[in-house]
Amino acid sequence: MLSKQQLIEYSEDARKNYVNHISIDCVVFGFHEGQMKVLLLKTNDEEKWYLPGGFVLKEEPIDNAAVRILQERTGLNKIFLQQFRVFGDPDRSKFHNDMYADMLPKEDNWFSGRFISIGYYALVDFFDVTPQPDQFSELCAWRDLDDMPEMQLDHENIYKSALDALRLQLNYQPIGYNLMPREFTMPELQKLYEAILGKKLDRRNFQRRILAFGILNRSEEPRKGGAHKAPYLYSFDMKNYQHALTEGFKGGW
Amino acid sequence: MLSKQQLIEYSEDARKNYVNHISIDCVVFGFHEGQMKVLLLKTNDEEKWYLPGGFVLKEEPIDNAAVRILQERTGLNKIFLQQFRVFGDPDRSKFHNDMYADMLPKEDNWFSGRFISIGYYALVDFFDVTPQPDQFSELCAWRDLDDMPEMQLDHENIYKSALDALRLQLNYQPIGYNLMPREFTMPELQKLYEAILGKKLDRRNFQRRILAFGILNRSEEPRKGGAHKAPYLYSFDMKNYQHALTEGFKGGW
DNA sequence: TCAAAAGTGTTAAGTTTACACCCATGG
DNA sequence: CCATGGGTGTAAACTTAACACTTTTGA
Repeated sequence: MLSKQQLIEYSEDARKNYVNHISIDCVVFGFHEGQMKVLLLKTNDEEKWYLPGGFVLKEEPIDNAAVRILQERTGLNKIFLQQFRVFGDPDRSKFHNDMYADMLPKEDNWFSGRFISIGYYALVDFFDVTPQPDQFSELCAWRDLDDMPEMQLDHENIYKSALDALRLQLNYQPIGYNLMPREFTMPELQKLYEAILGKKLDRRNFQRRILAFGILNRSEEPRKGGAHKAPYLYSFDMKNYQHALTEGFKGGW
Repeated sequence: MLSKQQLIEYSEDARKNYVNHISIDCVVFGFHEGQMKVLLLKTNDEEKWYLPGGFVLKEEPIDNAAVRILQERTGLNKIFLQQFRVFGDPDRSKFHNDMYADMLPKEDNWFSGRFISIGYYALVDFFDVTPQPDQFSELCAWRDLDDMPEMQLDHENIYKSALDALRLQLNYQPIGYNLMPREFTMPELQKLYEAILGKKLDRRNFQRRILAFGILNRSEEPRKGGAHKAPYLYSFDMKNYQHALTEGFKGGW
C-alpha cells in the first residue's frame, strides 16, 4: 500500500509515462491439482480482491503492455494472451475516485479520470508463476475458480466475461500448451478441460476427440506411480498446435 | 473537408468533449442484390477511403458512442453492434499526424496524439440507410465486399478483422434479422449467408440447417413474381432469435 | 490377490453430405 | 408448353454418445 506522498508521486509519474484513460486488466488462468485458478491481488486494508492490471506506456503497443504487466505479476516472459473485450462504462472508475478522494488533489490526478479497460485473459503454467504483489497490494495469490472472493470495481464482470471467452475458445482452438507441463497424461489433460467447462466428460470419448485434433505426440515411456496401469505420457506437437491455433478446428459453415 | 480554421476549432472542441486517446471505428455491413456491402467514407482530395468512426464523449458508455456515431452516418436508431477488437499499435495514428502537420500546431492538437481504436461491426438493413458524410468527407457510400478500395491507416486490417469476426459469429449465433427485410424467402436468406462466407451452399441442406435453428416463422402466403414456383415467405421468430443470440447454437464440448 | 485407474473397442443414434425428383409460375 | 427456380425426400458417409471389458500396477 502506498502512502499519500507515494501516491502523489505515482500519479505524477503515471501522467508522464502512460496513455491517459486507458487501462488493461488481465484474467490469468492457471491449473493445479485439478482446479482452475485465477491470479488475484489484495491489500491488507480492503476485503475485496482485484485483477492484475496496469497502463499502457506512451509508445507501447497494447499487447506489449499486457505482456509487461503480466511479467511483473508472474515473472513469466512467454504468456499466451488473448484480448477479449473492452469495458468502457463511464462509472466503472468511480471506485478509484472515491478511494483516493481524501489522498489526492480532487482535480487532475491520475486516478480521478475515466478509464476504459481492455480485458485480456492469459493461460499460464501454474508452477512457473511466482505471484508478485503490485504497488497497491500486499497479496498476490491464486484463487480457485469455484471459490472466488468478492472483487473490486467491475472485476467480477470482467473475470466472468473472460471465462466465457475461454470456454468459447475450446470450441475452435487448442488449449493446454500454456496450462500443462511439458509432458502429461490423457486423464490430466481431461481434468483441465473439465475444470474449464465445470463438468465431467467421458474418458473414452474425450481421448478420441483430442487425439483426432492431431496435436499430441505420445512418448514411449509411460508414467508409473499409482496402483494401476501406467498411463502414457503425451506432449503437444507444436507444429500442428500452432497450425490449429491459427486455423481453428472444425468448419461450421 | 474542413478549412484550417475549422480544423483548429474541431480540435479544440474535441479536447473539451471527448475522451482523449480513444477512438471508435465501425465496419457497417449491409446486404443488397446478393452482395455484402461495407459503408465507407472518402474526401474528394484523397484517393483512399476510410471507415466511419468517431470519439467517445466524456461521460458516455463506449457502446453508446458507437451507436451515436453510426446514427450520424446512417440515420438508423436500432443497430446490431458488436465490439470485436481493439487496435492499439502506437504508430497506427501516424497518418493523421502527417496529414494535419501543416495545418495544426505541432504539439497538443487533438490529432497529434495517439489513438487506441475500439472496433465494432454493425449489421444493418441496406434500404433503411441514408449514408451521410462526416465533417471530414464529401462522400459516404456502400462498397461491395469483393470490390473494396484502398483504405487509410490500418482500416483495411480492421475491416478484414471484422469480417473474420462476423464469419465466426455465423457458427454460434443467428445472423440476418438486422440485414434482411422483415419478410424474405429461403433463397434470399441463403444468398446472405453465401455473401458473408464468400462461397456457395447447397440449397436443400441450407434450408434444413436454418430451419433446425428454430428461429424462423413461415407465413401462409407465398411470394409470387417469377416464372417458377412461388417461394414461401419467412420472418424471424424474435423470441427464439433473441434466445439463440444469447445462448448460442450447438454446444461444442 | 484385489482395488484403482488406465487402455481399448463396439454399437446405436444422430448429423451431414450429396444427390434427384416433382411442382408452380410467367412468358 | 417449357424453362426457371423452388419445394421436398432419401440413402450413404460420417460423427458423436453411450457403454463394457481387459490390462497393469502398488499395496
